[in-house]
Amino acid sequence: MSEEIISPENAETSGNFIHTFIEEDIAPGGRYEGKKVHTRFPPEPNGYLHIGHAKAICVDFGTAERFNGLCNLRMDDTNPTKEDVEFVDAIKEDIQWLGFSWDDRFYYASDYFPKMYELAEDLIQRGLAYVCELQPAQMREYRGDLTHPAKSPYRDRPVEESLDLFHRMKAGEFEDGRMTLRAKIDLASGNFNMRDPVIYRINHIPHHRTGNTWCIYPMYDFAQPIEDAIEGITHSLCTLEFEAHRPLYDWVIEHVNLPAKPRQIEFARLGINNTVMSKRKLRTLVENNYVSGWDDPRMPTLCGLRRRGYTPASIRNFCERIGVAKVNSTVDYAFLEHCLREDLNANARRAMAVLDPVKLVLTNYPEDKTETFDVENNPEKPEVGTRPVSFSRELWIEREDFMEVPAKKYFRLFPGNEVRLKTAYIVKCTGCEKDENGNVTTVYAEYDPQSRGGNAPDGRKVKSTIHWVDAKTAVNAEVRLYDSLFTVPDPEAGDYIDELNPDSLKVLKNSKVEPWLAEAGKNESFQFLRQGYFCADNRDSSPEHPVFNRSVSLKDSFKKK
RNA sequence: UGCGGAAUUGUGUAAAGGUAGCACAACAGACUCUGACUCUGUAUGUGAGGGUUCGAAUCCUUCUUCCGCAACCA
Repeated sequence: MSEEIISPENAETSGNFIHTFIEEDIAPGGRYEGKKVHTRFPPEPNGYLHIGHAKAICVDFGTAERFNGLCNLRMDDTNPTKEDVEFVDAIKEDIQWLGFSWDDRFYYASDYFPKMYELAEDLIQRGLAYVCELQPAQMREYRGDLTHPAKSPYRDRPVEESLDLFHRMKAGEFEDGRMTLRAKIDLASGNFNMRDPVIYRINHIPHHRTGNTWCIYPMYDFAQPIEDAIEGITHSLCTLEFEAHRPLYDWVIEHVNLPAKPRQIEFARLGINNTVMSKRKLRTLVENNYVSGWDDPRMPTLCGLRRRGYTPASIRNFCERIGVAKVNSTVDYAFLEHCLREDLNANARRAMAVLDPVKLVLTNYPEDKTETFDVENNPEKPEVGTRPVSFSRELWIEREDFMEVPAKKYFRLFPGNEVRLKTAYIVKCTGCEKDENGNVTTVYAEYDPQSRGGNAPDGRKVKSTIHWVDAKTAVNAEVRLYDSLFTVPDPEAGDYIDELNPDSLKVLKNSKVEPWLAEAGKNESFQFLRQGYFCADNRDSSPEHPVFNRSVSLKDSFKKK
């Protein structure tokens, strides 16, 4: 598939408000005049990346790329409760798969723990932070509300006392939750984040990297600006829900002794209809076996989309084209599918595969004869050549390509009608055979030997071309058809579990495919003629019985009529 | 009710006082050895009211609606 990098020159969107801000910042007289733009993508390693993260990745790495700057990858591992190395590796793999590179700029927030501790001490010494002994429930009680300021009884604790307690917190003298370190800011602020926020908490849990070295951990609001400043980040791009945290971000930048002054800019996170994007909800789906795993092809995770047949280029293109703004919005799933179709249509190899097979017998074709046709691999791309496909008296065709009594406007196979077998011959239907239940078991036709290659010498036109697989050489395959996981446009609105689509997966175990498809590479996508795009799935298939996941179906204008 | 954001066709996104454009979706037609693709065309939009201006999506003003925030999560 195409791995072409989408550069600003060939991107459809001209720019966004973030670009405008940055342009101002680096312009003469701007805040970062003459500085290289430096961004970062800071995932918490507590789960798998999904399409929503892909947008953030494209914004972070893409913005840096646009300004010829740099983008760091940083694991924001400040809360050991939920984090694990498993996720670190998966995250790196997914970002690489998308085609972004952080070179040697891979960091862990946990590497800055000593520095952060030092900076916290310094804050205490300058009377800007204090140790608080309010218990969580009390803290809530004392926080005040919309119109009443918070109360904080430990706020005026002497510096030496706070320092001593903070040291003892670090030394492990206190159990979890016993005390916290709080920044002394403004108890009456309308912004709750400024009402003396907790910046360090006690947590006696081994950290996936630092082990038991620490039992106190910095909070996001304290850690993030420090991490950014240490790494020389100029623009800290994050999602809208952190907008109310920006004053605190700036407070830390202002009051902590740091080597740089990054600027936080927020943008809207991605929403897609008929999908849930919350990590917690995705986790529930996995843990309760509603799906086969994080990489279930129905999942919006990057590993799921990959198994589904999504290409990196299609996802990047999607992220590029949905734009970046400050309005919360919900993009149509159809647009994601469109981006995939666009890429696959241009680049995927074509193959003939019969999903729901019925036998077609050419009564006037010699029983022992086999011939070979060279079939184009991609009509949009002649340079990828052709492949040999065998043809003989008995073929598999799609059950839906025959109707004993044709519907109106149906122009495939029915008694008396002619169709073209892709690249091979024009055949005329003569009848069919049915079992006791009335199901068609065999379709009969006569081929026109004069039409070899698919065109009749008399120039007569046939209205339809159907695909086929030689019964002599066909390989049996399993084909999985996926539909939306949810039945409603906005599963986030209700109890999303109640909205699961029971028909989101349909398995066809009897499909017939061209034999070479048995060796298809993992995650390679093909277009099965008139059936849609399919991705070879090696995860649970063998060459004798390959498995294909449908990436996305073709638009079918016949069905609409 | 406090603070902070945001409102452009069904959806997403452009237009830094000067033709409201693009993409997806929808519909109609043409083409076709994939009823796909491609191509052509159609319909639908500046949340509301006032103001400034020759001219307003854009500036001012009042209102309305929506989103986020009161974790020792990020």
